[in-house]
Amino acid sequence: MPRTKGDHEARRREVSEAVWRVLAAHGFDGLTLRAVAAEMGATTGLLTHYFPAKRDLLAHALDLLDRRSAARPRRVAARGLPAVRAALLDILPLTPAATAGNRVWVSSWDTALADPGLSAGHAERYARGREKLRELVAAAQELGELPPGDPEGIAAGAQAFALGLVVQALFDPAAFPPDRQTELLDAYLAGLSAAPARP
Amino acid sequence: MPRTKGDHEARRREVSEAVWRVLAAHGFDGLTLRAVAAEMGATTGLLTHYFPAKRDLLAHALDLLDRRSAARPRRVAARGLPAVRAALLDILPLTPAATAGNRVWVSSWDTALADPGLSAGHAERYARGREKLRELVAAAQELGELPPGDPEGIAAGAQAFALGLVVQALFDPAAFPPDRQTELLDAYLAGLSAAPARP
DNA sequence: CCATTCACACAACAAGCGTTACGGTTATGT
DNA sequence: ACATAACCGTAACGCTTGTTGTGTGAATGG
Repeated sequence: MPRTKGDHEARRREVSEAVWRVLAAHGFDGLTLRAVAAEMGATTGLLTHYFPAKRDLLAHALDLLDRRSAARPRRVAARGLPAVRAALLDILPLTPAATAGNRVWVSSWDTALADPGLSAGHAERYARGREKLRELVAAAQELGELPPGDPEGIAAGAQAFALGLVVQALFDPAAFPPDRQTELLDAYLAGLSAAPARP
Repeated sequence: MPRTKGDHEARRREVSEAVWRVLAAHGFDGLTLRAVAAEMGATTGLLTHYFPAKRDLLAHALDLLDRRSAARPRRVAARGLPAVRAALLDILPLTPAATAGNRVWVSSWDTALADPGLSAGHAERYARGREKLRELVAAAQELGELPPGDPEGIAAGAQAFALGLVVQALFDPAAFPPDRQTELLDAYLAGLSAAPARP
């Protein structure tokens, strides 16, 4: 049953949608050409038409994952320390949906580490995240809610903390329920607030 | 050329050695029966004799990874906060060897997340790590080098911080050279020392 | 209105995977 | 010394994977 209309862009979005569903259902390692094709009721021939090689589809999936994560609804919070807190809370797997997203994200690390190109993409994404955090941290410092001193380092530290907490929570959800995660994050932020500036 | 001696234990160690080399060379996803067999100059028939299914070999590999990590030489440090710092430094990818180990470790998360049994194993390992950290933290509290308050939470937070820093450093080694990692860790510890106890 | 190009199904391919069955050799127990 | 079991190489099986080539109907442009 051939298609009557060949809108290229719309078709690409359909593929993205299928990739997204496969990712959510079978994780990153279950992302095969046939799985995606089946998900959208097509064949592998369609996919190779849009993505010359598997690698390209993988890169697209990572990019998609990044944009969907960025586009999801965010917590609103007052400028300053609450904004930093909100941004970090947005990272943590506090809801089933966030857990699923983080699971896919973590499962992508394996594939990404094995490929220098994909690895560089990840590095850039995390760098962007740090940059965003840095701005929020700097704002909090201006308000006097955080002690002065290297905002870049504080952002990097905070991101590391959140990332590590994600991993812990994914492997041991029973030991890290949502309120525990929040508690640990608040303790960390308390430490940040109290830390003296280093020379 | 058939073997003349069938020492079971020694042979198992040979397999472990081969698994280790394959892991270091091709990562966790490159751990195939044929690769391990080739590494020790044998065939897949040998492996299925010691490990009925791939799953068992995977579990063995994770256990091996854990024990090798635990058995590596550790930093010595004075009891108290320096011991906590040393334990966390031991986790970070500060040397090429540690980087390789952490890379394998992170690449195992994908496989582990997909299998509930393996996932439980990881959870238990991290719980053990937290317990070890908790003792060190409690000792530092007794010495007055850390403020009193939930040592379990402090240990969990510190482990999360280290874990996240590992991930960051693996993806962006240029942005996280060894001295930067150390610097970030020290800033984190400074925050811990200064944080007031929460009710 | 015809020629060309695009979009895609269909089918086959080779490679790699885990698993299994089968034999022959070596150790073990009686 | 002989039966039995353990050990492990050999080879094949079935399955899944990414990739490739061919064919066909729809869109397009001159």
